[in-house]
Amino acid sequence: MNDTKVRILAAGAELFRRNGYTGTGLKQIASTARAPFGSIYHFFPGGKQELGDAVIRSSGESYADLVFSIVDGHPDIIEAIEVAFTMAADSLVATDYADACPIATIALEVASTNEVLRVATADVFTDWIERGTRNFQTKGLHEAEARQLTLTLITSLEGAFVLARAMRSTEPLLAAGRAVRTAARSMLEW
Amino acid sequence: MNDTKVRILAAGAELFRRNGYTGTGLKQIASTARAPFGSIYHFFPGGKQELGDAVIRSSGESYADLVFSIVDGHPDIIEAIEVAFTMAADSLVATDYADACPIATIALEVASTNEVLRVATADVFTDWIERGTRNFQTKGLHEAEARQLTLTLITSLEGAFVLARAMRSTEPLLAAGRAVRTAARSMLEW
DNA sequence: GTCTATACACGGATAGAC
DNA sequence: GTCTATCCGTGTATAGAC
Repeated sequence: MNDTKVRILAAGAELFRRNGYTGTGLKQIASTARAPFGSIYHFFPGGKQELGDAVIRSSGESYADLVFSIVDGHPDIIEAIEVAFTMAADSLVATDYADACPIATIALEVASTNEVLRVATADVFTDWIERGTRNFQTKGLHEAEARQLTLTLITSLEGAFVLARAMRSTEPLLAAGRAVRTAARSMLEW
Repeated sequence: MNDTKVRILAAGAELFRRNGYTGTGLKQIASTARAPFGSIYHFFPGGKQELGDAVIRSSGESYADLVFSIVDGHPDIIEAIEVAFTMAADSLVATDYADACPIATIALEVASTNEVLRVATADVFTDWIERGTRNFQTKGLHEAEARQLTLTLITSLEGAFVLARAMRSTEPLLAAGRAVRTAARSMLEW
């Protein structure tokens, strides 16, 4: 893929994640990407919405790859969950509570205002749920349990990110991690 | 309190919740509140930020009152949790997936960009956690457990709202409700 | 205290030179 | 395909009439 296009996507991802979709201007993205303003419309003729759609889908996939590489590295489910939440907490602290979920802020902003982008966020979440379900199935859970645990994991992580960023504290993440492990244990006991 | 001020606060709460803080204009708020534009600056001399602060704190308190009135109406913890998540799901469907947490969207938007508003959202979450902890203590849990369960409840609800609004589905809320009940049961068994 | 008009910056988008 | 200049709407904020 073209180099400038990659920089524009990266800048958009970073700025949307931190400042939100409506809170980020295209001029700001061009400047951050060290790209001329017109290049945005060259690579994304649909303007801000098309760029937003591309950012949501690409960063959503990257984030899933990252999380699943962690989970796959730990065959034990309980340990994998613990590591995932701990790493999320570390990463938040390391970025001064800026980098949490790459699409959550956008998802809430556009849910009731921009159908195209809402569908993009929904597609990402749907993909995460399906990947997680398959993953937990390979670790021995039945499909219904695997899906329930995946939803628990994702919703807990997302909610913990909201509180953690607002309060500048890792406590919500650690508490959520404990709860998800409890939920997982209750499935594994049978 | 002055009538126009109340309408401005109500309009701000509704619009911020649905369209976000940066996505809502003061002119739009004045128009929705059927108030002259100048009145906003009359009642909130600090402009948009002062209005945002007031909206966060007042709607945060109202929402807590609502949720706790439900929880208090059900002495059994498990039942209270189930009712809370079911009612959240019903309310979401009734408003076409618009009205979830009144401050979550703002919280994510401002966490890294506006320290005054970030502190306002943090104060609201801190208050919720303290109220929830006291509430579960009166129902027989020790403080540490009560706080852990409260954090689990709030983070699960917040995260489920993100997915539910994006996917236009109540499944994440129902799954999160089940997980929180499991977490609660594991505390009550001892 | 209510309301209108306006200032000024920035938003997204486009045209067109190179 | 790169880059600049510009259009027009909307954003927040303010001044001041009533």
